[in-house]
Amino acid sequence: MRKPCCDKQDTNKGAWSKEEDQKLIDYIRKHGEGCWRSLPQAAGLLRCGKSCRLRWINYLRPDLKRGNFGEDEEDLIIKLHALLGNRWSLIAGRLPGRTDNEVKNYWNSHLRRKLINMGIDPNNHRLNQNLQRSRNPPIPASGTSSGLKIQAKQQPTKPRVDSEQTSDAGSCLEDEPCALPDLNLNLDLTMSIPSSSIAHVEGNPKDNESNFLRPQKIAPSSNLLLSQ
DNA sequence: AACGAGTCCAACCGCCAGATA
DNA sequence: GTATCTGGCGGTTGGACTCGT
Repeated sequence: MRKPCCDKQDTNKGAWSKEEDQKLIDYIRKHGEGCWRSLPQAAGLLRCGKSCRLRWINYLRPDLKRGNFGEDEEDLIIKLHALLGNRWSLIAGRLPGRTDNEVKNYWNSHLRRKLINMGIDPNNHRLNQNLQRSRNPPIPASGTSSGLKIQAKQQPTKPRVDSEQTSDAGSCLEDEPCALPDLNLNLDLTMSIPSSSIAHVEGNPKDNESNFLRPQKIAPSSNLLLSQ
C-alpha cells in the first residue's frame, strides 16, 4: 500500500494565500528548488510538498510569461501537439515562460475548439471525416492558422498507454500524409534523432523516450528542430 | 437585478519512473 | 533483486468569473 505524499490531515488545501506564496518565494530564494517533501516544514508552510512544487512551477516562478498566448505560440502548440500528443511538459518545454499546466489548459479551452471549428480532429489532427466528405472545405475559425504542414522524420515512441482521449498523432504521421491537404499554415516541423538515440530506439524505446524527449535534458542545439 | 449556463484556470489526484537503501 | 521514497507528469475537478436571458 502506497503511503500518501504527506499527512493530509495537517495540510492546507485549495487556493494559496499571499502569505503562503511569500513564504514559499522567500524560502526558494534562500535555498533554491529541490527537496519538496521537506520544504513545507522548513518554510513554515502547512502544505504538501507536491502542492508547493506545483505552486512554484505554475505560478510563482519568476521566469513565467503569463498572459495571453500569441499566434506564434498557438501555432507552435498545435504542431507540437500533432507531433507529441498530450505530452504537455514537452510542449511547454518548447515555449519559454509557459508551464505544462498553462499549455494544457489553453489547449483544452481554446485550441481544441479552434481545431474542431476548422474541421480538424484535435486528437489526431486529421480532417474530420464528415467534414472531409462534405462539399465545402473547412474554413478556419479564425485568422490565425490556415492549416498545418507537419514533417516528422522520426516519431518518438510513447511510454504510456494513453487514454482514448489522448492524441494518436503518431498514427496520423505514420500511416498516411496527414490529411490537411488544403491547409497551409506555413509550419515546418522537423524532428531528428541523434544516432545514439536511434540506437536506443532499436534497443529500448523507453530509454529513447526518456533520453530524447525530456525538455530539461535537450541541449540548446536540440534534437527537435523547429522552424517557422 | 437575479439567475442559470458556459468558460476558464488553479489546484488536486493518482500513477509512473528513476534514485537510493 | 526488491522495497521504498521522491519528483514529475497528465487527467480531472471545482470554484470563480463572464455572459446571455
